[in-house]
Amino acid sequence: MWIHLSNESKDPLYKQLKDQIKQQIIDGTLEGDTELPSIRTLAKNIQTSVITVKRAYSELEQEEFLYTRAGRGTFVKATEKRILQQKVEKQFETEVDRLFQLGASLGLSIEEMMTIIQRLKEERK
Amino acid sequence: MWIHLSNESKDPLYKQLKDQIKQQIIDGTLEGDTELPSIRTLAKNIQTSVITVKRAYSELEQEEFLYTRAGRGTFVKATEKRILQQKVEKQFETEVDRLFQLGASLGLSIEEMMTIIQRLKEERK
Amino acid sequence: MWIHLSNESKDPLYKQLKDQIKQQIIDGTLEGDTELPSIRTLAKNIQTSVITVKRAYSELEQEEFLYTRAGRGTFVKATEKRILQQKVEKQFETEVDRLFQLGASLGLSIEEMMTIIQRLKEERK
Amino acid sequence: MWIHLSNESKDPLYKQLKDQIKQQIIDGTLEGDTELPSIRTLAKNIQTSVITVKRAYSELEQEEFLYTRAGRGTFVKATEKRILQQKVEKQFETEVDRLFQLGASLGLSIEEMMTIIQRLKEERK
DNA sequence: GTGGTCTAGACCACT
DNA sequence: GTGGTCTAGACCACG
Repeated sequence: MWIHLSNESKDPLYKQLKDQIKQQIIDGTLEGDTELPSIRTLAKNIQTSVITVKRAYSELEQEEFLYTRAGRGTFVKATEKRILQQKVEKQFETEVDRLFQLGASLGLSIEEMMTIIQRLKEERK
Repeated sequence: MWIHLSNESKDPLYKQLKDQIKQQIIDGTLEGDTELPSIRTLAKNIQTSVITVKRAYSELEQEEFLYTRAGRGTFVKATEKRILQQKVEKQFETEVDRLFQLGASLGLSIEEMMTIIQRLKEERK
Repeated sequence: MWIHLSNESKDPLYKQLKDQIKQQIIDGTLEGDTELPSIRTLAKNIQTSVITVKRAYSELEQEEFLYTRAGRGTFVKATEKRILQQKVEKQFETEVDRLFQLGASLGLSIEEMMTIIQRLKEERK
Repeated sequence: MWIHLSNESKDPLYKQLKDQIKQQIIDGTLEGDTELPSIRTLAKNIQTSVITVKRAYSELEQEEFLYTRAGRGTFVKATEKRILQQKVEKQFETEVDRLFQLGASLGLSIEEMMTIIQRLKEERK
C-alpha cells in the first residue's frame, strides 16, 4: 500500500492517512476483503505513531469502509460500486451545500456563485 | 451591533465574532468610518474576554476591513464597494477551488461535480 | 494657523500636530516671535483635547522650536536659518543611520542599499 | 537558537523575538524545515510568557517565514533564496519610502536628501 | 475613556 | 509531548 504523509500539509496526519486509504478504496486499488497492514506495521512503514494509524482505521471503520476482526486484522469492506458511488456523492453534496451557505453569507446570489464556479471550472480544464 | 456567539459551534469564538462583523461590513450594515464598540465594551456585552474581541478586531484590521488607533478606537475602513466585491469573490473562489480538489480526490470528474452542483442549485431555488 | 489632523493616520494626534507646527516653522510660514494660539483656543479650533495640544507644545519647546512665557503665551523661537537647517539635517541623518542599520540587519550590503535607494529616487521624480 | 530580549528596548518583546528569528532565517542560520523550539520551551528559555512566543511565531507564519502544525511543532518554511531576497528588498523599500517622505516633510529636496545619504554612506565605509 | 502589550494560568485536539 | 483557544487579571501610551 502506498501512503505518503506530508509534514507541511495543513491536514492532521490521521486525516491524510484516512483520506488516502479512502481514495484507494473508491478508485478500486483496494478491493473488498483485502487485508490492510496491521496498525503497528503501517505505523512503522510510514514513520508515524500507532495512535495516528489507529485513529484513521477506526474512523474508516465507522464510515463503513473497513471492518476489523479482533485478533485477525483489518479488512476492506466489500461494497457494491453503486453504494460506494452514492457515498462519494453524498460527501460531495455536503461540501457543495456548505459552499452555497458560505456564498450566501457573503452576500452572493446563487447566480453569481454559479458564474464564479463556471469560470473556475473552465480554468481547470 | 448584533452579535451572537455559540459555544456549540466548532468555530472558535474569535472566528465567529470576526465572521459576523465581516458579514455586516459586506452587506452594508456597518458603513465606512463607523466606530465599533470598544473591545472592553463588546467583551462585556457578548460575555467573553477582552482578548477574544481583540483578536477578532486585529485580524479584521489585517484583512483591511477595520482600522484601529490606540486611544481613539476601532473603525470600519471606508472601502469602495468594488474593492469589497473583489475581496468577497476572491474568498469564494478559494473555497470553490478547495471543493474541486476534494471532488477530484474522491474520483469524481469535473463534469460529474458540475452535475451535482447544478442539481443542488435547483433544489435551493 | 492651518492644521489638519487625520483620524486615519497611524501617528498619534499630538505627533501630527507637532510635526505640522514644526514644518511651518522650518519652511518660514511661522516666523520668530510669532505668538501661537493658546492651548485652549487651538484645541477648540482643531477639535481635540487640551492634553493633546499641550503635549505638542511642550515637546516643541523641549526641542527649542518654541518658548513659553507664563501668563503671556507661547511663541515661535527666533532661530537663524542656518541653525534651523542644521537641526533638520541632523534629524534626517538619524533616520538615514537607522535605515542603514536596518538594511545591514537584513543582510544587504551598503552598495545594494544604495542601488535600491537610487531606484526609488528615480521613481519619485 | 540564540535569542536576546531586552526590557529596555522600546520594541515590544514579541517584536524583538520575531525580528531576531526572521534575521536568522534570512542570513541562513536557520534553514528550511528546521524545527524551532516549542513555544513552551522557548518561553522558558528566554523567560517570557508562552503568549509572547506564540505571537512572534504566528506573525512569522503569516509572513510565510514559518509554518506550524498543531501537535507537531513549528518549522522554518523552505523558501528559495530568490524569494527571500525579494521579501527583504521589499521591506527595505518600504523604509526608504518612509525616509523620503520624512525628508520632504522637513522641507528637504530629493537632491539634498541624496547628498546627506551619500555622505553618511562614505562615513560608514 | 481608548487600544497595545504582557503574565500566569487553563482546557482542548493532535502526535 | 505539541500547538490552538480562552480567561482574568495587569501596566503602559494616548486622548
